Amino acid sequence: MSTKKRIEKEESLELLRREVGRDSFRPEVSPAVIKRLPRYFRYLRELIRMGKTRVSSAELSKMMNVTASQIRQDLNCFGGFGQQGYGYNVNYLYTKICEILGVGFGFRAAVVGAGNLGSALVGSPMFEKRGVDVVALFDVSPAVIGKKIGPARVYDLSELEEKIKEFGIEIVILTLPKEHAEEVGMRLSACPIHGIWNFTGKELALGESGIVVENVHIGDSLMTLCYEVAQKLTSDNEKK
Amino acid sequence: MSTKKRIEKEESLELLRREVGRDSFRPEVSPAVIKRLPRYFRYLRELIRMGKTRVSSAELSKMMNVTASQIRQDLNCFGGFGQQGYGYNVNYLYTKICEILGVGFGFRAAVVGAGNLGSALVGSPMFEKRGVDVVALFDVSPAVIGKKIGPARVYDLSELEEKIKEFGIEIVILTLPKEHAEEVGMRLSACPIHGIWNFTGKELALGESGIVVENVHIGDSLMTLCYEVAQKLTSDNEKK
DNA sequence: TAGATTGTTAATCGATTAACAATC
DNA sequence: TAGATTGTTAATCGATTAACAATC
Repeated sequence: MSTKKRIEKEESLELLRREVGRDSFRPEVSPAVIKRLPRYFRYLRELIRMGKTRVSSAELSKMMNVTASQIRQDLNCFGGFGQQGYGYNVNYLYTKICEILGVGFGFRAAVVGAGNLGSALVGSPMFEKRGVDVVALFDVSPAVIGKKIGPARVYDLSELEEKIKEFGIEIVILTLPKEHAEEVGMRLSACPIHGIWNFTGKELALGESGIVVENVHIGDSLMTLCYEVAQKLTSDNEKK
Repeated sequence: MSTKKRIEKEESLELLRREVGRDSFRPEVSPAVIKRLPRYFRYLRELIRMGKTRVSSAELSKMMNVTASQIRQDLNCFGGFGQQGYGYNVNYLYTKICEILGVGFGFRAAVVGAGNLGSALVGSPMFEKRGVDVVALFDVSPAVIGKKIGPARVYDLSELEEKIKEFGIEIVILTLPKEHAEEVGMRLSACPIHGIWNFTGKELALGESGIVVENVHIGDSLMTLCYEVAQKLTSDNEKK
């Protein structure tokens, strides 16, 4: 984006800001775009791994199976990251996407429920890749309390509130049985955390806490697969 | 839907079918609708659990936080499941949604990779709820081969092809390390299976096999959470 | 400069919502 | 019958794609 254009844009934003009447106006980014950002993150890492330093929207669109137009449109929600005639600098773009997604914000996280799912998550490189630090797990089973899983120790669930403060935990990952989700949710709503990644399948009532919740329903994905497979089998049959 | 209307609809479909020139014409259901079906499935189970026998689109919309209009629109993609002045019969609607999603199709599934993630999935009630039968796991580690996990036994990965035929396995769930995903994918592309639920994060090249693949990128969900949390923290700061 | 490719606007497409006649 | 609520059409909204001027 040219300097002139950028200034014009900022001026029009300033106008908008006054109209809307609040200080922190930021043109809202559509949910559709936000949901695609993690995909850009993944493909950019792939490009870096491959040693690519430069990529055009056309190339990236081929890799990702989307239109080049969409890529340019998406990225421009956050600013002009590319350069006409050249494309995008992979490292710079990656840095920007990371900034936007809060990678490197250095979030501290804890896992409640040190069963198979909790262990699988903590044992994966997922958190490290995204700059999230898992600093503790919690469980009720004496068999696991005190053990180390991945990079973190398992504490007694009764110490939850205390340890959240002690470690400065910002994000809690719920991988405990559905039956106890509500109770832990209640306790968390009174803690100074900012986000919950909820695998329990139970809707959490967190009142006015302002905690951001991301619910994961992994079974939904299985059902989509079953739907597609059922469709395929049906149409295969009809062809005969 | 009245009988007259239904006949008119079928007649117009017949016309469309001729135009399109293929036998198995079925008005395509939009991806947006399909992605919502599993949610309907979940909420209908919840209603059944609560002992409700009847529900209106207005009630359901309140529960699910969507518009009643959308619910009626969605359900009508598959036929008139409700009744004017009454609403929807919960059990009937549930049965229909299950039919559409292939629940009770009796899919047989196997898990490749009997680690924490594989164990967590097999140990959950997810498959049973959706009428999917996990009949086997596969792994390379002698420490787990021969053991029973959940309802199924762990076999040596070398027996994969053989057991797929023996058990009539239709869906394979990949929870093995990324590094071996490609190799197993290649082997599976030659097997008579219909679907792969892929947790490896590796894009699978299955050629012309016609196997349906559902890729799960659980980390994307974590990033969305981080984005929201980062947004919240930023705007909280600005308020000060 | 000529070629390439972005940023951005306008056009298209699809999905959601509103409204209401049909009908239980 | 009167009231309720669907099924369905039309209106709105948002997201994607196409096109091209700007510019590196």
